[in-house]
Amino acid sequence: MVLQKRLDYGFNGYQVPTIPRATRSARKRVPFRKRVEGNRISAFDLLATVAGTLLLDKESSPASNNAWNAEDQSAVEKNNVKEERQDGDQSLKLETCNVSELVPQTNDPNYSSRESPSLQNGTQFGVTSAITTSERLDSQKLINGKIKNEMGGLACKVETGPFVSRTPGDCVEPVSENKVLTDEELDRTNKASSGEVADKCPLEDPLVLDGKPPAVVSSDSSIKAPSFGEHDPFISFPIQQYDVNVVSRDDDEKSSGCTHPSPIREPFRSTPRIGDRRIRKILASRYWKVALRSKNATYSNYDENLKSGYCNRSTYKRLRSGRNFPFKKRKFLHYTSESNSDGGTIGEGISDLPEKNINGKASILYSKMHGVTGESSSLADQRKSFNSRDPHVKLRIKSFRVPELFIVIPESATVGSLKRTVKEAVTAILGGGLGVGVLLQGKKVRDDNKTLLQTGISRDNQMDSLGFSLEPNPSHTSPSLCPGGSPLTLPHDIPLPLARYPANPGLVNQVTCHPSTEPCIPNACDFIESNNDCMASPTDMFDKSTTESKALVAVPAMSVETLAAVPVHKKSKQSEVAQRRIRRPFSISEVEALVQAVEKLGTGRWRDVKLRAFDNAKHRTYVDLKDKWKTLLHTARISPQQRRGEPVPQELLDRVLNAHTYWSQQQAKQQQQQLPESCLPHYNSTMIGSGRCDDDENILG
DNA sequence: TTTAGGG
DNA sequence: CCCTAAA
Repeated sequence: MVLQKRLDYGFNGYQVPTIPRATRSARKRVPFRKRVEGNRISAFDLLATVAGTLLLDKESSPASNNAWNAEDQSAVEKNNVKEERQDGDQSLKLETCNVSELVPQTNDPNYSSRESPSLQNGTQFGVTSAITTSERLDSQKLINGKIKNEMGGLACKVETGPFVSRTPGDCVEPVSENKVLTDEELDRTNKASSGEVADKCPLEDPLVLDGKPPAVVSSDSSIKAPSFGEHDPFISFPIQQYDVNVVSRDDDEKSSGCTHPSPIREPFRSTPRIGDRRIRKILASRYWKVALRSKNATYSNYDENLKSGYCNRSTYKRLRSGRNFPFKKRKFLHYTSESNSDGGTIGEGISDLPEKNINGKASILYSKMHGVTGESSSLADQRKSFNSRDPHVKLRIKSFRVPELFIVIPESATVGSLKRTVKEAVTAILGGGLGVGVLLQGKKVRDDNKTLLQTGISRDNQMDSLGFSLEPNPSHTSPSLCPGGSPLTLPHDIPLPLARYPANPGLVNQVTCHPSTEPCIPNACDFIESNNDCMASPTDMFDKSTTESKALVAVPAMSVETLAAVPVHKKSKQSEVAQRRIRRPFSISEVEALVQAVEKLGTGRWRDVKLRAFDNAKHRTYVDLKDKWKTLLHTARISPQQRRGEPVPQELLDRVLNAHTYWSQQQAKQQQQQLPESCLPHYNSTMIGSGRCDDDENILG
């Protein structure tokens, strides 16, 4: 036959590519520049800014650097998980995810907001996560910064983001992380944060103590960021530090916690410089915050740790290649639930259907858009006050909601796996792309090219009616990470839950990096490298304009980052997704079964072979069987010295050759028979038979 | 969808 | 194991 070709894929060609084919090109990043001037920012810019904000790590907070190390920090910072029993599995319904606040803002050094100091905080995110277990903590509520454990149990672990309360007063109030708080503790801690912190920190607005997210962002270079040498790198704050939305069913009314952001005394001119910004892919996947950092802040430890520890290609590749997370076009494969004969390291997977959940693997099902049917008017809270001379539009988005998630996870699963599961669920939702819609007075603003000025968004009286919605990226036909392609498919025109915004397919993949191994920092580093390599222009642009750089602020900055990602995203939609299946070498018994089936059915009837011998092996397609036969044949034909991998018994190989020879002859004869068919209607042979029609005749038996 | 075959 | 042309 045509097996002259070297079938090397059966031997050394099976290595899972370090970089999946589909994502190779996607890892490139296109440098670009984008200027945003005052009201000239177009609607597109605005969209991009919002989307990018979601994408980016909440690094605006120095404290968020600690989040970097919070390995198991769930990407779902604020969510609500409802648990239900299901045959030993826990069904967790994650109904909402709120990302507290996005505060795209301008860099107008002259701007000084009196009404909403938070706007001066740069991007600020007070997000946290609350997972309620219906069984034990049916209604643990976080109200006004306090946790009310109505069931009195402590099973629910409320983990807050590793935030550090930062105020202009150089106040850092770390709290041990992952603390299970009793009511007493909560009260105590709350007092501490409300009182002690207040004492230490000359807060101008006491509201910040009222369970509001700590004002983490300060561009003041004089403010020392918590260094690892001084503080526990895993600094986190108790939940009551945040104005956590009540995670009850009425998430529609969730009052964003950031209504009263902490005050800021910091003028804008000391805004972080873009050059110092690090867009961390990984963080983009895990934390949806904006990375804003003060160059002068003491991040040395952080940076060094980051760079020396993770920022090198080899490390990145090693870790990355080490992941054998199986992906398939536009859907997760649930191969994890099946026997993994090669011992591949599929640590986790998302299967499309709960019933396919086996072996303790979690499966996630995006069930529905919970309570997010409108155009989410609540998404935006606009600034009303604008300096008439300020050409910038300042927006504050209180929160985005993630729709309901349905999670099935074995009760034996660890909390860490639950976190990862939730994280991946959220990740999956937006894996296919996040779109942001702009709503003005309830109407969608579809013209992306209109300026805010033209659309009236910049007008004060319009700010109230401005809204944002998360929705499927129009350029995406389907989310890339949707299990089975459907459960996570997001209906169009339905405000989408927030999740990370995949900058490229590579991210999608990397996001799921096995949490049990190492932090996904290498991913971020990869991004950083890319940033250095390809995105130097924005950086340089700002770094080399010395004076101007200080005048440049959030909006332009975010636009830069956002837009950097957008083209990549669009570009990658073509090549993204397709992930290689995990390699599963055939076992001897499988080979035996295959040989036997082919002996009986002949070659060329792979579907029948599949049904006959591998009907229960879901991961073996008829194409796989055909391929295996091909390699078996090749193996049989080469010398034993040339063979690699697990040796196949010679006996089987001989049978392969025999069967192949036999069926080749059959095929030839049949063809021969067809030609003179009409001429030789009486052709009869005891030898020939009708091989292809007589399934049960084991000719080679 | 299956088959066949190149990659 | 992937991808695809053909059937």
